[in-house]
Amino acid sequence: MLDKAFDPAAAEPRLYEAWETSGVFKPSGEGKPFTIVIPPPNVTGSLHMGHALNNTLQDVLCRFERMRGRSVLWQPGTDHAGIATQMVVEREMAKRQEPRRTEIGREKFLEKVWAWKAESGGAIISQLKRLGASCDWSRERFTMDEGLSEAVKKVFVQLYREGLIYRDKRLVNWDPKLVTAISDLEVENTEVSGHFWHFKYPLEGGDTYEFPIAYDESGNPTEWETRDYISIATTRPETMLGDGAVAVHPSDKRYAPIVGKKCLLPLADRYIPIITDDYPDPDFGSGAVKITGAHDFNDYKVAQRNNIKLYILMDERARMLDADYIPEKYRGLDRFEARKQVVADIEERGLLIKVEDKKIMQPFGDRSNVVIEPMLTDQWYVDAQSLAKKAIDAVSDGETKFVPENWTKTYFQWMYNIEPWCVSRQLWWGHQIPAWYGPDGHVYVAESEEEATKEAIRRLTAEGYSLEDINNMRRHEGGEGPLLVRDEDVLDTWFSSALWPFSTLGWPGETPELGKHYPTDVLVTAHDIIFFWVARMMMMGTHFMKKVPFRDVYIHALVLDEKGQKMSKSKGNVIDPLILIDKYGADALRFTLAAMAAQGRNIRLSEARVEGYRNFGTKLWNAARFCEMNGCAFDASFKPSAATQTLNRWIIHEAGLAAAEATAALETYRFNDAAGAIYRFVWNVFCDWHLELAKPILLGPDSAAKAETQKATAFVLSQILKLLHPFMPFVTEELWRETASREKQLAITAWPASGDFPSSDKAAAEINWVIGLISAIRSARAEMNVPAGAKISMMAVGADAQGSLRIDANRELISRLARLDEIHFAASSPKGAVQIVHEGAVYALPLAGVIDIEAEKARLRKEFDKCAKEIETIDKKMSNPNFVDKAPPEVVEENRERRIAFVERQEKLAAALTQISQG
RNA sequence: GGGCGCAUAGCUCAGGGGUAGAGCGCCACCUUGACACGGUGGAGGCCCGUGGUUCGAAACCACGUGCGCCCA
Repeated sequence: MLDKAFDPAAAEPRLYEAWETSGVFKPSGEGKPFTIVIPPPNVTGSLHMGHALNNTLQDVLCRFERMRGRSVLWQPGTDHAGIATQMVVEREMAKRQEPRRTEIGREKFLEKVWAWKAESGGAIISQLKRLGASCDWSRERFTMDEGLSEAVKKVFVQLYREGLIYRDKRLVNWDPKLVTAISDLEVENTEVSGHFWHFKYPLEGGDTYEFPIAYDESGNPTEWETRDYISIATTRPETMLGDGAVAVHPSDKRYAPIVGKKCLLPLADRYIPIITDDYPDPDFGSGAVKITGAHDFNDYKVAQRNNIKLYILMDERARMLDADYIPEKYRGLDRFEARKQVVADIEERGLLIKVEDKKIMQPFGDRSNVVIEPMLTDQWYVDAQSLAKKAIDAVSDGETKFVPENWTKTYFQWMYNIEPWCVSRQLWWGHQIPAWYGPDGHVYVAESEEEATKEAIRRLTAEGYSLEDINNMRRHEGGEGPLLVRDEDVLDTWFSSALWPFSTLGWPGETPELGKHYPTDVLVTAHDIIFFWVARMMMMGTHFMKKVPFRDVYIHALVLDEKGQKMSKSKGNVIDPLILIDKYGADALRFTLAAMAAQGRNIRLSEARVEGYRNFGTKLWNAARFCEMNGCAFDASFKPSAATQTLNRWIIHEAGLAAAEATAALETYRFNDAAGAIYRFVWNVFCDWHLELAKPILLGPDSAAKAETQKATAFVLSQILKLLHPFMPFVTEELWRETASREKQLAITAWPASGDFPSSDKAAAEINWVIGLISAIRSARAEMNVPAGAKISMMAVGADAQGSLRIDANRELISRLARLDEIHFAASSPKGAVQIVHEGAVYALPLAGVIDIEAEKARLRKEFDKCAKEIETIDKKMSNPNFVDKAPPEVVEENRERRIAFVERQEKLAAALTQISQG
């Protein structure tokens, strides 16, 4: 006997282990492969709500396809998260007061990172298991694995040889706290309150010009003042020390007289040219922009276009450099200290015009939370623009499709405007760049030092050096040393995760998995990560595999809090999925996420919703318990097509509709529709009606009917468990094994097929009629305040042949559910009876003396009016000749039929009204 | 400034050219032999505004208003 409720905390670990140890998560069988690679979570990560949604949806798809007989591979793993991991380990070292990373050296530090990974890395993996994720854990990969590292090396070398990777000095986003370059995507632009300082840059040689200060209505200047300076405005005064020019817009007449002249860069005491460029906005600030090419992305472009000199101002920690073009007093100052000093000095020289308070957008490192400094450094770049071509074509040709389709635009927009991808990072944890430098600084890119050395020897020999010369070039470290030194930097984590869809399947080896599972079927991810995952995987996949990495990209919503705000630790509005799992079970959380995962909208998660779906699980559990108590035992030999009982034919018919709806929805990633279809069927059809209607039969004297109903009910319950399994794997698997002795686990049992559910329109019509009648009686009883427990009698008045047959056939069912003690036929309603009009017949509840005649009149009147209103609406439509003419015939016909039904009902109600009024 | 999206029940959200839906909440009744994490019945909506398309618009289009998000 089942317990009173499912106990997720006790059952989930047991069930999960059973799945895993029996290998059901491994691809098996001859079915068509179905493959998803997990978007690898950070090895430092822990499960947040976004992961919970993302992986629930993937798991729903995998479990669904697995049950449909596909050979499913859900490839799991984690990425090494260069910056994050290095930070975590360094923080731990600091907490334990151990020597710093730089003190123990690279090798020792990496040992510590690996040790950390072995001990506490990948917590998220066990959390995914708690969610029920059916990944093939035997294939778990890590981006720093040997195989994946091989893939990284091969890709880097090949791209280099193809000219698609190069070293370049460009502006990058520099994180002065972490002391590394970071990508655009790791920068968060945030609005903060700052200042806008207006400075005077005096013109060379005391030159003056007339600057307009007042205008008439048509915009012509009316007043001028004589100026011996140009006014510039900046939010970052310290960068003025590196100005290379002042730019104005070519159309800006105010500055035309001084274009081409020079102005004094105060403090630095240099003269810089006044140039024209399209970048300055004449309406913004003074219209004149200082150009600091080495510390601002826009200025950099202006400097490039106009050949303006770049002055690097800061070191790797954003302290002012010790450089001859920087006045001594600023050298060594932190950039913010330097700012104060610059402003003070400008003010002292009388060159400060004004200071405005202003909201400014400032770039912050998403890990370090410090202001990012654009810095001119040597880095390795991937020619993303070239790689993007095939990735763009693949989407425009439909080889890869976005679902919902509108994300295609976002993808294109990003891809068309893609910038060179900076892939080097000044970290230790990651794939060290396979590049070596020769004694002359020449770079050799190869998969190993040995190979690079050979290449160096080849090249140097060709240049005329003898082997002895070359040997002497060795870098002497106590007499002996290597010829080449390796690049210190590592690759961006995304460089390795971009290869994930094929590196995890064994590439560059030619494995059977690659042939079978690449391209993968779908990538499931959130839109905020299109650029991270999709774009990069698409570029690498199309380039190296010559095929797209995935056929579909399903973009799901972001999970927000109840108020629609992004969950973040700093806001403190994070809902921890693990806490919800503890409280309500994994099934409830999964079902909630799936039910809310409508395409194209964010999910505002509320706990009440999770609670509601936990209740749904309990409802199902109790339905199964009822089945158990009433001998509804699963019988494999039961043939649904052989069912003769109307009730059974009906529920099988309805189950078929639900199964078809759920299947169609899942095939098109409409998770919420699928969840909704199953929910409604289980609760509102199976539990509310089938089980209630089955009670009279199960407790009745007809043993044949009873036996068939037991089997049919058990059959439908089994089908429900299957349909619900992708959403609620735990409770369904538990019920599966509790309710019968089964050949296989539910997880690998065949998904319901359309042929499993013979349809029966006749049975459906009859039972739906019964349901309608019962509902009408209940409604009338409640409105007339008939005590819920009281049994009353009913007369079917003027029932036609079909009505009589249906009454006779379902006497027991109706009596029980509508709480009637008898049903008989009559030619007319008795006096003072409540009269119910249902599908063309009248059913009278003789309650003379008990009911409030006026209330009953009002009830009938209300219904009558409702009919009248409907009829009026239809008449309005039908009297429009255009409607009859132009609307599709079936719509016209439908309206005609509806009108007839309403009129008939209205007539019956009118008669009932007359009747009760006479009483 | 460019792009994307959203306005439907008290709340959170589905839906979608013809008949307004769910969950939660609310009201009334019910300790009925699966389930109070339950049952039965019910209240509650000019589907943001204005135009347009159409026989017909809450739905499609345009504009407006308000609110999000992304990119500069």
